[in-house]
Order: sequence, then C-alpha cells, then structure tokens
Amino acid sequence: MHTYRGYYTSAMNLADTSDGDLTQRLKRRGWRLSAQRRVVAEVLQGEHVHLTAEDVFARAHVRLAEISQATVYNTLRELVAMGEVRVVTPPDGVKRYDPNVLVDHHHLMCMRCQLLKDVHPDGESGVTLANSERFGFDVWGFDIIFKGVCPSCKGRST
Amino acid sequence: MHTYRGYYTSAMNLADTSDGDLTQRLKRRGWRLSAQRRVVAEVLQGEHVHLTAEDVFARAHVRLAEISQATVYNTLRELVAMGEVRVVTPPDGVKRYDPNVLVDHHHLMCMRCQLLKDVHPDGESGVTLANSERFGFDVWGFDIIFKGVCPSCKGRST
DNA sequence: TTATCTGCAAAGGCTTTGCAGGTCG
DNA sequence: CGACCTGCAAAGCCTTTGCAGATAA
Repeated sequence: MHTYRGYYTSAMNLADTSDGDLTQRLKRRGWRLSAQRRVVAEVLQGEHVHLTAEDVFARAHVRLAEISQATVYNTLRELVAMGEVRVVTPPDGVKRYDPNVLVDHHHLMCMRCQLLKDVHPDGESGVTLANSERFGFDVWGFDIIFKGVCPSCKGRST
Repeated sequence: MHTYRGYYTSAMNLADTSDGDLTQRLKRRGWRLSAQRRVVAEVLQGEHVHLTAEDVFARAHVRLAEISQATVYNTLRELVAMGEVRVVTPPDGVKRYDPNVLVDHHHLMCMRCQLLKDVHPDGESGVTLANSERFGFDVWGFDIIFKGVCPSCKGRST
C-alpha cells in the first residue's frame, strides 16, 4: 500500500454521507484545513465536469497565487485516499477527480476532447455477473463509462 | 489527431471481423510483418489476461531477445490505432492491451493487484442513457469495469 | 509550541520520438 | 531497390518525493 505521504491511515476510509459540502466534511474529520487545501476542495466542488490535476492547479492558482503543483497533487491524492473524492482514469491515462462520492453515478466521456460528465443511466441496476463469470473474485461494484462525442467536438474535423 | 508515427492512416480503422487470428488479420491488411511485430501479436493472443506494455515486452523478449521496448510501445500503439487491439486503462493509469476486439465484452479487475479479465455480464444490454442525460453527446457505446478482489489477493493482508 | 503542511526542485515511472542503420516485399 | 521498420538514447508527460522553512490548532 502507498503511504499517502504518511498523513493518513486507512482507518479514515469511509466518506461521511450526511452532508454534501466537501469542505464541511473535511473540517468535521479534523483535517488540518490550510488555505491551499480549502481552495482545492472549493475548486473541485464548483465544477460539474471532472478536472485533471493540471486543471485543478490552474483554477486554484487563480484564487491563491502561492499554491504549488506539488500541493495540489498531494492534496488530491489524500482526498482520494480518504474516500472524499473519486478518481476516474480515461484511456489517455490522465486522472480526473470527481468530488461527488455521495450519490451513485456513472460517466459520459467525449472521446475527442476527453470531457467527462456525470450520468445516471437507465437499466444500470440490472447489470450483474454470473458466478461463472466471476472467476472466484469478490465483486463489489462496477463503473460504466459511456463513450461519445460532445456537442462542441461534433463540429470539428479532427 | 496523433500521427501514430506516420505509419498508418485513419482509413485503416475498421477491424476485420471474419477471423479470430490476429496475425492472420494483420497479414491480410498488408501490414509489414517483421519478426518483432509477429512476436508482439503472438504474445497478446496467447494471454487470457490483459498485459501492460512492460508485460508484453518481457514475454516478447523471451521469444526474441533483440526486440526493444520502443518497438513494443510503437507496435502496441499502432495495433490500437488500427482497431485490432483495445486499450483499457485502470485507475493506476498504466494501459493494458486487450487483443479481443471481435466479441463484445467488458472487464473485471482486481483492485488489489490490477489483474484484468474479460467478462460477459447479464443485463448489460438494458443499459441506456436517457436523452436528458446525454447533454447533446452522440453516444456510441459504453464500457463496464467490475471492481473486486481476485482469489489470490483475498488471502493477503495488504 | 509542535506536529503537520507547503514550496521548490529534483527524481521517478511510463511512453514517445529523432535519427542512423537495417530489412521486408 | 526503396519505403518502411528497428534500436538506441534522449526527451516528454504526469506524478511523487526530500527537505528546509512555514503554519494551523
């Protein structure tokens, strides 16, 4: 297991589901809330699409010029380790960070520009794996990624 | 669009569905079949789990000591560009290569050791996205990744 | 106060690329 | 023969880390 730079233990691994406000939840956990961490949390919450670390840094930097990339990366990694943020990795291998861990959902991605959005598909609850298809695994969930082309990309040539 | 090192045009983008043998299909496409490329294709076909580029290189190197990592990476990228191999990117961001493009299927992954297997879920065909959930995208498909823990990892502590 | 966090810059893992030489068809 | 492919080594991206100074509680 990774050390997550030593700041967290795996005991802190269950997201509190009583409140939709990430910053509040972090405070309630007793997370040391520096200006940098608050800004990262705010940026994540303020978006309806899912951002890369670079995106988060860019937006955070506007609000707090002194923030560093390392801190953004470290903070995101810790939020994921705590279970307060979910990571989605598209085929390009660049991680996106999804702050919405309170409501079950899946994703829709533009295969052209990599835009990633939340969706709530129909029929999703009927998806199961037969025992013969489980190969002895303990299966605890699944993610669906819908693939398509977004409105702005439809017009473009490449 | 990427250039795929210039060897392929986007016109060569549809996988031939008439034969399960990758090497045969490549030959039929008129792909210049060097020893290196043949070995990469063979390694992919011979596995029932999906390998990383590093795995492919290791196995290929056993069969053909002179093969280089660069060639493995380039060959894999080209196979993907041709549509003869599919890429799956787990949360760790390390790409896995799936030679089975002829039969629709989804994946089951061990979240501990990252082992990736093919599966054919029940109810999968009922999954759809309502128009209100499409946000103007043209949606052409979806991937499902089942998450779990494999038999060998169940016994371990970490 | 002091354990924890931050910024910087360097390092690390995976993948791509420039180029000179070799090879398939 | 000639277009295409390979290996090597260097470079590129994204992400992590060591460390000294700063800071929340």
